[in-house]
Amino acid sequence: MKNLIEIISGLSNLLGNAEEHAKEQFNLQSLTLTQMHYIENIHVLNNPNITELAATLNLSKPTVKVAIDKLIEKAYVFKVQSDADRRSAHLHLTEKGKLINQMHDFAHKQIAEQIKHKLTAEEQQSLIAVLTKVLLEK
Amino acid sequence: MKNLIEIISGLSNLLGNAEEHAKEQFNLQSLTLTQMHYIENIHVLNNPNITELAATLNLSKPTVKVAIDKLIEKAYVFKVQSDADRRSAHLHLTEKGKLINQMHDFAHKQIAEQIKHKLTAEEQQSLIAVLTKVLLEK
DNA sequence: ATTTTTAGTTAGCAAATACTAACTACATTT
DNA sequence: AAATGTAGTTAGTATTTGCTAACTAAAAAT
Repeated sequence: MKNLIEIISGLSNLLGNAEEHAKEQFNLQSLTLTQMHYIENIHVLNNPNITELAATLNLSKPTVKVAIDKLIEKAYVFKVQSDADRRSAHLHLTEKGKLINQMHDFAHKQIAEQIKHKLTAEEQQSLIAVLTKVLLEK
Repeated sequence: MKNLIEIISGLSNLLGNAEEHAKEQFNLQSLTLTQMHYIENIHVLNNPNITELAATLNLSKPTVKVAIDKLIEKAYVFKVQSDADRRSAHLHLTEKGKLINQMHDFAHKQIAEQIKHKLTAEEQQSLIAVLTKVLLEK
């Protein structure tokens, strides 16, 4: 019987490999690792402005500004001027930019398929019930 | 009741956040995202030579050579000349370089702790049994 | 034994990634 | 109303990250 840490580590590898594989499928050679990181954080932070994004990434505002300019030029990102504060603009992902998140969804779907093939209906229900408790609690 | 894909997505976030948090704890500001990627792949590929690493990362050999030179200079990596082929050298991680992998272990430990706090002993056993089946099968 | 292939390197270049300092325009505080 | 603070930008610079072309030395194939 394996212990919990080994299981987590295995799960981490499973997810990591699926993400790697999905990246190859989605053919995003035009983006660097760093640029993907920006796009993922714009998604997670839900349309941040440049100041918020810079703080999250621990980078200076000019650095983030230049990086975002390039992502706008390549049509992954666009700006929406804030109503509340005319100095500020929110960063949004274009359909092309959202592709990166769809890539993550794709990876998750692949793993879900693998799991379905390996477990009985009862085991699946048990897994869902227990992990729901882990994810929702507190 | 949630479905499996949502669970996987939640799990992915849980792992991602733990890794992010661990990175902050381990204070690896001297390394860029890309450099960490090199180090992780040297670990995963188990002491590859430059040609193998370049193929895995889809980068040219001169690019990888220059990057590795910098990681050697910063004492994250060292080379070991191959016995079998005198042209070739295997890349190894120094203790400092292995810190990145210890960081992953730390993240996994944190998640294991979280799970232990949220589940009863029976639920933990059930989770381990089912995930062992997922990870070991075929 | 000679040719071809392979591992790694060197040089020269371009783009991406990061910084600080200094600035404009708007918002907030006093 | 004036002073201070904040969001974003611009300019200038250094480092990192990536490439191709051309090379050396060793290994493999002919």
